[in-house]
Amino acid sequence: MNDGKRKDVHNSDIPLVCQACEARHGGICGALEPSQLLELSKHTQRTAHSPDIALERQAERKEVYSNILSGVVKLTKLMPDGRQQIVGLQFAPDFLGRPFSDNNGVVAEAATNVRLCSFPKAVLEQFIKDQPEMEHRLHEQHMRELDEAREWMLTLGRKTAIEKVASFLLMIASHIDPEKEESDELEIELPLKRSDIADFLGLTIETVSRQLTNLRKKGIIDVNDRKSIVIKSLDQLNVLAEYGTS
Amino acid sequence: MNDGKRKDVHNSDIPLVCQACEARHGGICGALEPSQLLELSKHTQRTAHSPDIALERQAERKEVYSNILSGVVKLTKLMPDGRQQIVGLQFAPDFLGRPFSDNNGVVAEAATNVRLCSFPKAVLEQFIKDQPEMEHRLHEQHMRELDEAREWMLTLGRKTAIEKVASFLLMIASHIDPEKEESDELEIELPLKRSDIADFLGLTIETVSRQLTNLRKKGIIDVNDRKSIVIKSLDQLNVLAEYGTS
DNA sequence: CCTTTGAATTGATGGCGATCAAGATTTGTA
DNA sequence: TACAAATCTTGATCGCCATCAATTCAAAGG
Repeated sequence: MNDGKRKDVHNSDIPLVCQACEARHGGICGALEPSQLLELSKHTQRTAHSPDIALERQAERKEVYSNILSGVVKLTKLMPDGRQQIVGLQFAPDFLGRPFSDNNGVVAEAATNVRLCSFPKAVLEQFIKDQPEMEHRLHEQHMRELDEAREWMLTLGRKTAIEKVASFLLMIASHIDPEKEESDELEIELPLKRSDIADFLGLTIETVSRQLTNLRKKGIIDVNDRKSIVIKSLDQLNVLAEYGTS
Repeated sequence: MNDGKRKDVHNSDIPLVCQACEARHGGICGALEPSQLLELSKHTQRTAHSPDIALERQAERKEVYSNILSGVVKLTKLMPDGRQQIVGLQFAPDFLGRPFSDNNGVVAEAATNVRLCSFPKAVLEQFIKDQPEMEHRLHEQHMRELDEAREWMLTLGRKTAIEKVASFLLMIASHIDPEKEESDELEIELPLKRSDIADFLGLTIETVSRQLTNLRKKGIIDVNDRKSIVIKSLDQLNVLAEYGTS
C-alpha cells in the first residue's frame, strides 16, 4: 500500500482533529493537501455509536459519508422472514457510504463501540471531483471489499462449520495484527458476539459455540473471556481453514 | 446508467472494429474520444475461446486486459483439495482484469463460447491515466460486482437449495432480458452447465438437478433442452427466491 | 449405425448442522 | 447484594443436502 500523492509536510499545517487520524494514511483523506484537509475539516462532525444501533440515522438520513475512526462496523443484508447475513466487516480507517451509487439493500450497524468522522455528502462529492486521487482511493477500498466478499463466498459456499470458524478467527487475527509475527501464538479480541459470527458465517449460534469448543478440545485455541481468544497455533488454524484437515 | 462523457459523433469517426461494440456503451471504451479510440484500436486483438479453457494463457501470461464482446466468463476460487466456488459471472461488455491490483486467487474461465477484445496492460494503463473517466467506469463496474457478490453471500449463507436455484434462474433472466417485460413468462438459455451452477450455488450437481425438477413439478418452470428453460411464472419464482414460501 | 464419452437425472442412504430445549455464565440494574 | 435479562454453552433429535450408485440422455467420432 502506497501513500500516493500525500505530501510530506509539517504536522502544524494539518488541522488538529486530523493530526492523529488513521484516515490520513490508509484512508481517503490521504489524497488531500493540507489546505484541502483544513477546508474539509470545517464540515466534519465526530460521533460515537453503541453496538447494534443502525448507523443509518446518522449516515443515510442525514446525508453524510463517514470515516471509521475506531471500532468495527457490520454490513448486513436481510430477508423478509428475518434471516440475515453479514456481507462485510469494516475497520478503521475504512470509508462508509456509496458515492455515485446506491446502497443496494445493505444496512450498516455498529458491531462494537464505534467512532465516526462524518461529512455532508455534497461537500465530499465536490472534493472527489477536484481530486481524482480521492476516487482512486475509494476505488482501491472497493476492490479490497470485493476481494474479501469473494473470499467469503468461497467460505460460505464450500467450507464446513469448523473451517468457517477457523477462517473467521484468522480473518480477525489479520486485522488485529496485520504484520504476521514470528510467534505461532496470538491473542485476539473478538469484535462480534456469537450471533453476529453466526450471521457472518451462515451458521447458527449453537454451531459457532460448538465449533469453538471443538477447536479448544483440539488444543488449537483457548477461550478466556468469551470475547478474548488465544490462538495457540496459527499454523494448525491455517491448515484447518484452507485444507480442512483436522 | 449514464453515458458520461461519450461524445455524440458520426460513426465514421469511430474505428471500424469499435462501431458495433457494446463496450462503447456500457463498457469502459465509452469514456474515450474517437481519436483515443482510434489509437487504442491499433493495439487491440480479438480472440475466441471455448468453454472451460482458462483465459489465463491469453490474459495473465500475455499481460493483457480485455473487454468481453460476447459470451459468459466465470470467476472461480479453488481450494487445495479441489473444492471450488464460482465467485462471479461476467457478461458483455464487462471488463476483465485488475489494474492497480492483484487478482487475488481468482481464475477466469469461459463458461460459454467467448469472444474478447484485448489490449496490452501498459497501453490501457496509460489511457486510464490520461482519462479519469475511464477509472470512474472501472470503479462503477467494481461497485456493481461488489453488490452482486454481497447478494450472493446472502444466497450462499442463508437460502435453501430450492431458493438458491430460483435466485439463480432470476439472475440469469435479468441478464437475458434487462428490461422486465410485462409478461409473467420468459424463456432463458442457461449459460452454465449443471456442475457450474452447483459451483456457483454451493451445492452438488445432484441437488441442482433435483431442485430443477422440483420447480418443474410445482409448475413454475419448464425444461426443454437441458440448457433451455421456460419460466412460467416470474412472480412465483420471485416469491420463492426472496420469501422462501413454496 | 454403433460405440464411446460426458452430462444430467433419479434413487437409496447417511452425516452435518439446524432446531428444540435446558442450563450455565455474564452483564446490567434496582 | 440480589435479581433480571441477555448471552453463551451443552444436549437430544430431526431434516436437508451430500454421498454413493445406477440409469438415461445427448453429442461426437469411428
